[in-house]
Amino acid sequence: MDVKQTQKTADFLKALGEFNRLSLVYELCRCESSQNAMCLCDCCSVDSSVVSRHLKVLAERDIVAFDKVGRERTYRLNRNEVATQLRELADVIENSNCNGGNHGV
Amino acid sequence: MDVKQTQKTADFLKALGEFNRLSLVYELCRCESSQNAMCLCDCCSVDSSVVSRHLKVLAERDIVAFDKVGRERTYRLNRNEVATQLRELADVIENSNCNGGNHGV
DNA sequence: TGCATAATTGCACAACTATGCAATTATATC
DNA sequence: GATATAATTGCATAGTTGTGCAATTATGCA
Repeated sequence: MDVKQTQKTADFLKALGEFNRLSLVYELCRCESSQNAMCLCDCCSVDSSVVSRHLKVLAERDIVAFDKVGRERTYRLNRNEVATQLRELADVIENSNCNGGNHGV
Repeated sequence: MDVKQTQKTADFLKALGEFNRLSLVYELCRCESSQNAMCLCDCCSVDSSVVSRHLKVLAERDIVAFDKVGRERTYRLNRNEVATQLRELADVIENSNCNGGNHGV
C-alpha cells in the first residue's frame, strides 16, 4: 500500500474518529437538507467555535461540503463519497492477502 | 445515535486512523497467516515497543486478535469484523436521514 | 541454572489536539 | 452608517498521543 494513500486514509479515519466530529456527521446524516453551523451546535455541547473548527476538519477531508447562504454557511454530508471510501477500505481489509482474495473463513 | 455507540465507533475509527497502526493493518492484510510482532516491526520504522503498543490498541478495539505461541505472539486481522463495522457505518451514512432512506442523489 | 530472544512496561518528552473565551470578520437589516 | 447576527480566528491551556530508550517479564533452550 502506497505511503501517501495510507496517510490519506488515516487522515480520513482520524477525522471521523473523534466523538464530537462523528456526532456532527450523524447529525448531518439524520437530515436531508443542509444545516447551518448554529443548528449543528445543538447536537454537541461545545462552543460554536469548536463546532466551526470540527466542521473545517471534516470539510478538509471532503466528508462534508458547505454553501454560503447569506451570512450563514450550510453544511451537508458527502454521503456517497464517505460511504464509498469506507466500503473500499472494507473490501481491501476483507479481500486482499497474499493468496489473492480468499480469506479463509 | 446513542452516545455510547458513537463513542465506540469513534474509538474504532481512531484506532485505524493513525499512520503506523493503519500500516500494520495493511501489513496483516497482505498475509493470510498470523504474523508475530517482530515481523510486523519491519513494515513501520519505529521501535518494537511502539509496535507493541499499537498492536495493543488494535487488539483493544478487536481489530486484530493474537495467539501466544511459545514466547511469540502472533497477530491476525479480524477481517470480517472490521469490514462489517466499516460497511455498517457506510450504510448509516448513506441511507439514514429524516425521510427514511432516500438520500436524494 | 544460565543465557538468549520476544514482547511489554515505566519513564520522559515532544508534538498534537480539543476546548473556551475574546476579538475579529462578514453579512444582513434598519 | 449603525447595529445585530453568523461564523471564524487568535490565544492560552489542559489533556492526549506517539515515540525511543532502558528495564523488566516471559519463555525457550542448552
